[in-house]
Amino acid sequence: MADTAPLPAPVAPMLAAAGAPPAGPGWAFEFKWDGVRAVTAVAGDLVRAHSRRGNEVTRAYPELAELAELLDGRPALLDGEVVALDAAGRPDFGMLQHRMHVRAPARELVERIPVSYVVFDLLHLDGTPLLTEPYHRRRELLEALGLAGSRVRVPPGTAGVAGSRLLEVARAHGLEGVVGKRRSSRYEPGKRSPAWVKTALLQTQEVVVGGWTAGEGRRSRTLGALLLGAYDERGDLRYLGHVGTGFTESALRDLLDRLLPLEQRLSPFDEEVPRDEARRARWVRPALVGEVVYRVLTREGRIRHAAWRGLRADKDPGDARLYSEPS
DNA sequence: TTCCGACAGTGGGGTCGCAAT
DNA sequence: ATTGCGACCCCACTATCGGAA
Repeated sequence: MADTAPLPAPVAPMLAAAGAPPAGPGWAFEFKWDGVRAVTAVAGDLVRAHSRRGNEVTRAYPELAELAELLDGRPALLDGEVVALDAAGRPDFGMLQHRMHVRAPARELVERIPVSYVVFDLLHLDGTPLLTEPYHRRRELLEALGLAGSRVRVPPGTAGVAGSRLLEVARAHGLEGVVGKRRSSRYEPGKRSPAWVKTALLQTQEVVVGGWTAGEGRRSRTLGALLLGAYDERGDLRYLGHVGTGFTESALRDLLDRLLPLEQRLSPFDEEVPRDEARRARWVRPALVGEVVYRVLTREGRIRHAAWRGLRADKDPGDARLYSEPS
């Protein structure tokens, strides 16, 4: 009978609000996985996965087929993250990007860049919807399933560990951050709920502004993004990419006023800026120093998920130095 | 009245696929 | 053959508006 059970209908994944890790016994914490979200329905031999926006991604990740065996015919709806693990077992979003956009990957690609499915919630089991069950109950049921395959896993619970402590563990292991979940909370499909709180580890970096691009739409009269750099140990101004968010309206006007007098014809970077980025850029003398926060450096040495924090009038351009190697 | 949550709109790094050049 | 662009993924953030408190 199990193999004729209907697939549970997919639901839109619940989202987390951003914030500091909450404290108190009402909260449980998980690691935050740097990958792509997938809600997966399983029944008998059937496995069907959907992305955050509801696109079907089953064929993109053949690794998910393992769920059918692991569940042994029991119909279920799982929530989790598809990740590509590096040699050290850490999620590497850059690697995953080579898989993300391929609808039906060749075997060669799957072998070269295998993905894993990290399951962290159970939304439906044996025909029973669990959305209204409290988080701790769903978690119990999930752990009792014992899903442990070669490409599927359920990270162990961290009951009793404070969020701030788990965040330090995440930092030590090169993970992205932590997510706190209210133990009594139900699953709220598609909602960015305060019952889930994500805390991402951030780096701060002092930067020199080497150029800017014009804004569009609402920002057509000010600037779109700043082109950033920092000095390496040899004293070369390296290119770190753009930052286009974190500005208030008044900061945008102020920055433009300061940038216009600094304009020059040539790029101030001692490193070639990719052509289509350079094409839209207006260069300035590298005199303005500011601060940004970002998540990680990409393989190209660019800051990913950066946000502007403000000018640092107290600093000289030469103070904006690249870290040798944190992480 | 004030505050908060949801939404729209701006911006980023990246890959892939297709249409225009 | 190359280039440009949008569609997807991930995301940070500001401004705005309507309803809750």
